[in-house]
Amino acid sequence: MTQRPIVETEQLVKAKLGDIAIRHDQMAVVANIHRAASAVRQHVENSVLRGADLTWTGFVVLWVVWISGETETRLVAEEAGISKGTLTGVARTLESRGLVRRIEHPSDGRRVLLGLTDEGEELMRTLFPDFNAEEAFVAAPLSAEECRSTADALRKIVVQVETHGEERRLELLDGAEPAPRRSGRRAKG
Amino acid sequence: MTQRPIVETEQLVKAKLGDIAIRHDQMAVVANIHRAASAVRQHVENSVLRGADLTWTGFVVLWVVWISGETETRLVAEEAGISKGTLTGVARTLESRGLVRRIEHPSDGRRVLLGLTDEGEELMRTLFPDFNAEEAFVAAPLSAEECRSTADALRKIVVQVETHGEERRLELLDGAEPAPRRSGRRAKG
DNA sequence: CTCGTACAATTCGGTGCCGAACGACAACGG
DNA sequence: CCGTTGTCGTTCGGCACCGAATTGTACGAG
Repeated sequence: MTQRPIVETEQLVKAKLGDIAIRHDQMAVVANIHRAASAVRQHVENSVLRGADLTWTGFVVLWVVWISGETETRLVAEEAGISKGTLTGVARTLESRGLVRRIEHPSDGRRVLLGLTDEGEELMRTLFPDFNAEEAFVAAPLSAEECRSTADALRKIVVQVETHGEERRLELLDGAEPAPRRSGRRAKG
Repeated sequence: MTQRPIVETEQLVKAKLGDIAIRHDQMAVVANIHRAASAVRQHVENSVLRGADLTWTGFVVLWVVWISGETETRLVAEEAGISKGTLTGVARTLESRGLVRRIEHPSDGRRVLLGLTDEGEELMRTLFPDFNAEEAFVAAPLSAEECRSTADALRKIVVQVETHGEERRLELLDGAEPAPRRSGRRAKG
């Protein structure tokens, strides 16, 4: 992923837009969040996860269930940062690999719990240390202190979106229709 | 996305693994990179991009072509941080929306250039300022200085993976077979 | 000119991903 | 009891995503 120098990008944008003010520091941090996320994800998938035939998301779901124990799918999705619709599919994949099992909720027929199988437990016991070693590898250029302050800054962004995002989106629409999504299921017709 | 407190997570991991050393600062920074990336992406898709019927990736590809001008698809993919196979599909989508056009390379029949249509140019001119405003919104809790240092730290991670990732992956395999991917095209049979 | 090698983009299998619609169940009021 | 209202997980349409195989073009060696 060749990175275009920031200054150069800025000049190019200026050429396109004239002197409209651009928030370049903010632009740079957002761009780099995504660059870093995909670089890290790909590195980890191609090192430790490939051998176990897991995707990043599959691993994250296993991780959540491993740490939390048997958990309602709704909560697993939330912790893993994916939609519940996506979780259904990922859980199906993991179930077919024998790593996860579905357990019916003892008192509520709507709910489903997710738990690891013995094989899943065993896999996480051996895989997590390797995973963590790659986390350490990618973060190696940062001091422990830099790790903490970076994690802090990122957390602030997450909190910002979670606490003010909804409100902001409504404000941007300003009474207008919520703009339908082109893809997605249609009403029965 | 409810975030489990770091300390609690750490204790839970300890309960699972005993006293095996865990790099928790590095773990936290990697986890937060992904939380932030998906939070930002979702916020922007659901605010400015939804109305234009664009995905995040679609927008990034438009952005790259907008800034760079007519560009070989190979380079667009690299700049956008996606595989060339993915780019083919995304470009097809954008082409069907009339935002992008394919141009044959003047001297090399293998290469294909991507350029914006007039409609694409016009869209970017109006859309980019809105996009940038949301970047500013999500980064609002950070000072300009924090933005820069965070972007810096993230850039170091990207550089680390790009310069040492390949070597690291080879070292981890240590002569073993490169581990096939389960999904993906099979040899003709 | 004719290979063979190199490199370009596309094709394609399997999965991830979102969010609206949906069906099943729960909870509560009458 | 029986509707109503809300919540749960699943289904599903359309797109994104990777990477190996494939197809098509370029180009140097012989």
